[in-house]
Amino acid sequence: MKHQRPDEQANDATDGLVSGAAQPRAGTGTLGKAMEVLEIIASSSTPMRFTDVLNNVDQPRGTLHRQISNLIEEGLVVVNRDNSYSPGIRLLKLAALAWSKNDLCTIAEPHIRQLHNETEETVHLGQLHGTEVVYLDKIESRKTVRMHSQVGNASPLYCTGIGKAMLAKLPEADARSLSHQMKYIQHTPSTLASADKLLEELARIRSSGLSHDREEHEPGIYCVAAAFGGEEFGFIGGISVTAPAYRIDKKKLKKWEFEVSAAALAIENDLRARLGPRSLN
Amino acid sequence: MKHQRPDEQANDATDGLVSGAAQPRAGTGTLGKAMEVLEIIASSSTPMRFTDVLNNVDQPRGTLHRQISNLIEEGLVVVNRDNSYSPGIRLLKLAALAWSKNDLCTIAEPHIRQLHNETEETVHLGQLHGTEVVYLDKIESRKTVRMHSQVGNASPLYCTGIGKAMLAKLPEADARSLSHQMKYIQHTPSTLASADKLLEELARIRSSGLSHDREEHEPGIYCVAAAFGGEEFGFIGGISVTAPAYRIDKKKLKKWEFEVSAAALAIENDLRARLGPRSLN
DNA sequence: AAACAAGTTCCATTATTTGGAACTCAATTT
DNA sequence: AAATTGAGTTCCAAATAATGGAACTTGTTT
Repeated sequence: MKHQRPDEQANDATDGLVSGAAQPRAGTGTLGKAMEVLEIIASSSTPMRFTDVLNNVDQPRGTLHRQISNLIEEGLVVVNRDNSYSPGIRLLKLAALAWSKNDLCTIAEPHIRQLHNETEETVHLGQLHGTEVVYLDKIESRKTVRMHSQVGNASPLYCTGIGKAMLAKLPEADARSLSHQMKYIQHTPSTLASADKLLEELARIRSSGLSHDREEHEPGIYCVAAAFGGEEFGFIGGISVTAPAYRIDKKKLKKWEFEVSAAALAIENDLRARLGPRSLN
Repeated sequence: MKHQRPDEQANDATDGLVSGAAQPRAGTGTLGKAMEVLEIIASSSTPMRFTDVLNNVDQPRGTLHRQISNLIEEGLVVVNRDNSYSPGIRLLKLAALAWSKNDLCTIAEPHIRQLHNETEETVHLGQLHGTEVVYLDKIESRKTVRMHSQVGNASPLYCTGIGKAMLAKLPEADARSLSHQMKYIQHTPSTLASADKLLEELARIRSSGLSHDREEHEPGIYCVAAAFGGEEFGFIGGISVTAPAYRIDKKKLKKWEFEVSAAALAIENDLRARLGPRSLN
């Protein structure tokens, strides 16, 4: 099976593994345009009204109006009372189905649970999607916090443990290509906020197989991560243990590094076993 | 603002409140057709391959193939190694954004939390979507069960407490219309598995303002629910307290009925206050 | 009441989707 | 080993849906 992209033209390296798109781009036909509008509405930090959307998309008024009408009719967008738009409920339903059918979630579940038991800290499961990590699962440390928190949330690759680990697992050309597509923000003093710094770090991660978020995204938050998957599997995922920096000492860190590595390996083995050997084209 | 549906023609009663569509229907232009295919892929209980999808949709092979290719390129569908399709990660990301922006979730949160504290049982928040309830939030009783479980899940209206409560809050013509669109399944001996039985029940619910699921969906599971919202708000939602039947006695039931009613009322008041008075067209 | 802004509709032009048939590739069967 | 089937993929003229500019309606401000 090929399912070649319509516009694929002796293209760049960034392909098979680097699925989907997270950044704004030229859309695919009518569907792509609709999704572009939906993404704008969904990701704006403040509720957008018609004109706000219009200013963020390169489309004539009439066209945009019809596109939004279609999104509304499909339940993908709802109109609020002040005429602003929000993403619709139907997305929740679709996502719940997507989650329940996701092999990675099912297969990784026992392993992240065990990792959580071993470390007693918050454990994440994520997957590479465009230039972001999308979190697929999370087990909170202790206290029952807001559930479902985080699942589906997307974060940048360059400042998260899982993100860097996954990048390092990618063929170098792909990693380089992605590094240059990102918009870097210096979240904390230690954020690696440039493609060059990031690529250096990736080299280190490649040799150790482990990635660390040393308060690079949020001050005071430290995390150890490892990735799995790759060409053989058609996707890349990662897991991490996260904790407040003050709670960690050298010894604990070593222990976590070992446990995270082991869990990532175990997941990869399970994937291979459960998904069957690659039917490589 | 009107955002009239393209095909709207001196139409039926089922409109403003009964948003979106849950059942298969004729789609809206290109987007609608794409969503129809996505919905088929997402809701099938077993992984579908190309031909399986083809058999479930009224489209020629070539057309379907391109539609799926587009869905794949947009990250809404992924191809598994055995050439079957699954809904894609991007849906999770969109849903997480939708959830975080949903006013009802934010506003109802403290109330369902309080209801949970009062009853110490599982509490749900749902919203009417087509002929289904979509659950927006849930607070589990006691034990930390699988998180995010349920959020986004959809259930039928006729056999759930929230579903029936919401139907009863709808103008009678709409409720009647919806009742006839459903596919009834006798889940348990007490399921109201026909439009007639359901409509009778709705009359009872209207007079009391409270709805009960008397083991109508799952044997042994009882639930008390109430709805809020309506024409004034542009949507209908509901909350419920659920528990194993054996854990409930007359006295406890009365208490819950009171607390659920009170919470629903409180949410409705908050909605009115926070969303501002209706800018009624 | 006039001016302005925001949202909505219209329709000839243009671009995309459609759908049937032909093609490729792999897995069976003869 | 050749032939047959089934699944997936590609192609292109015809049909259909999307486009985009301008006009219109509605609601808000001066």
